[in-house]
Amino acid sequence: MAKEKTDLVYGTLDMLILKALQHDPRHGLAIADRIEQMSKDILRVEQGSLYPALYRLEAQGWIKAEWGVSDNNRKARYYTLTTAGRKQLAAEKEHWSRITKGINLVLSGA
Amino acid sequence: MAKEKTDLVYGTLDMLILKALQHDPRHGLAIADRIEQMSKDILRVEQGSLYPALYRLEAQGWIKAEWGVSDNNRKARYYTLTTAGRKQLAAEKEHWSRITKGINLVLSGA
DNA sequence: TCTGTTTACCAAGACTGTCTAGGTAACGAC
DNA sequence: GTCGTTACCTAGACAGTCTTGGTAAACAGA
Repeated sequence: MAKEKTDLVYGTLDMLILKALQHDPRHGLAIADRIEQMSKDILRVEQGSLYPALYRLEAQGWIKAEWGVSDNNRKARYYTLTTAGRKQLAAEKEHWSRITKGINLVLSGA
Repeated sequence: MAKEKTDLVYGTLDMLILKALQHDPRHGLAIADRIEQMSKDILRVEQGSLYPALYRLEAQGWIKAEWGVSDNNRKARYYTLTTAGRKQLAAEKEHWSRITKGINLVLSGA
């Protein structure tokens, strides 16, 4: 029953994906791995959440996709952060820090 | 267009309500007011989110309800935190701090 | 008294993002 | 040629919030 990893907070996945792409293009599963690894295995990204999110982000113009070949020599779809995506990432980080500040104020309050 | 208050993060409302009831019983709208006030007006709680959440919490046995009269001499339903509710609040705070830690690790990472 | 405003509660339905549970295809090892 | 792994993809269920509508009662002012 021990649950090692935690599922996501609704609404944060887009931001996490954008962040994972900040420096290099990556393909889907590599993005999920990267998020889990960066979070020190606290977060888990399910494929059924990942792919819909990627389409969302692509449709918004925040990332763009290209077919390529993975390290394991498999066909893979590589995603790159666009300029708009960088802007969006900044906005979402801003929003996140604002909200968490609000929540933490409530939680720490008398 | 200036947006003064932020809507909620999905899944945190239950925790915020439990927290707002930590010391005294309150009625619905007073709970919403309390959360907004404690968050220094960063968070906003809509009635359409509030009442479903209250039923949820009551059904779970985390709060219990009683009819009373408000400060403004109006009929109002007062909610009180139960022992199970206190336990739940502690668990949710724990969970929240764990997840935000994970997210912040990702966001602050290289 | 009646009218409008405020307080307080409540409900229906839409919407959105995530999860579960399925699936395909191609590569490499044996 | 079969098996495990990698990688992508989809459909449908589900949950929590939001929008929009409503009722009732108290009070203030004309």
